[in-house]
Amino acid sequence: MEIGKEINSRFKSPQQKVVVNIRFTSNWMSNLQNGFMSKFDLTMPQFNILRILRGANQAINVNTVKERMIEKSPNTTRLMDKLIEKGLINRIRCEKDRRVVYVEISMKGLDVLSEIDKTFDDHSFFINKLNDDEAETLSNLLDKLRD
Amino acid sequence: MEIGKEINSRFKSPQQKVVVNIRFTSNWMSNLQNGFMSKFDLTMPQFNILRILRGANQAINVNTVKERMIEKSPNTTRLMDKLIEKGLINRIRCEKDRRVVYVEISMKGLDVLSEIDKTFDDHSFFINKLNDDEAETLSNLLDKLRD
DNA sequence: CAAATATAGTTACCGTGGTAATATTTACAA
DNA sequence: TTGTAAATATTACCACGGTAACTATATTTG
Repeated sequence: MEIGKEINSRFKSPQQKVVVNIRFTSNWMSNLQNGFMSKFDLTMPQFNILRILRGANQAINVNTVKERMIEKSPNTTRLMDKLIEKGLINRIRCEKDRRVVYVEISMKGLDVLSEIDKTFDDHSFFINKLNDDEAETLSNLLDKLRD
Repeated sequence: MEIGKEINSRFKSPQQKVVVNIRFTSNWMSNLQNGFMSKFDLTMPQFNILRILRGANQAINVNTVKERMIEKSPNTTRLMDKLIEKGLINRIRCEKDRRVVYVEISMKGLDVLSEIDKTFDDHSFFINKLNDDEAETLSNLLDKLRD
């Protein structure tokens, strides 16, 4: 569907249209993703933290997790609070530097992830409309826009 | 800056990368926009409602405003609450159908908008890195992705 | 007409993101 | 060494988006 029809408005320029379209598309993706994740009692940000921790293959501190996330800052702590409540990750205080807190994914967390893996795939899940070249072009244009 | 460097991770496919990139870019734009708007004690969603009401050229009901927004639903009411507090819009109950509430932009609201107009432009504000063709291509790819 | 249904708008609840302020702890430098 | 600055994580506060419940009113229908 074309963006101009979905939100009832006209655009003065391709640049203006693309700004709205990016926001609209981002929103559209989030809705799809969250809808999928809700089946596992997770949200996308929570899922992303789990994936980061699995990818780390070891306990890493909160700052490192932050750096690997799209959205930074205090939310990391709060998201991890939720994951701890669900028993999907563990917090470990560092003894050497008592400011530092390490986090690791738990067995239960790994189980949940592997369950999700069976049906979830970032690109095949809902992005099957673009081929490799188109996806590359899109990414490059986004990079250029932010340059 | 290339997306892969900003968030420390690798991507399995162009499709996976583009999903993250869209979200990242959308976020990046929101930050810029909100930073700009804060000078006028407004947020982007509030600004959008003001623009919709100015564009309408008359009092319109809440539902119509909703339809013209990117994000739908109850937030419209809450956003309008804030705008009313600031005296930028007026609420008017419909006498014929007492369920309906009309909203219009106030003089003060128009003043604020015209003040913003002096320096704000959706595309020239921060989107000056893409030419018309590139912006069109980007929009078309986003449309195709959501198809 | 009366009851059921639909519509417009609002409110509640939850989860999120962002800035700034706050310990707490460590590192550094006069 | 001791006072100041920096780093780490957390918390508080505010604004947003989404689903669902709710209120009030209007419409439909039996």
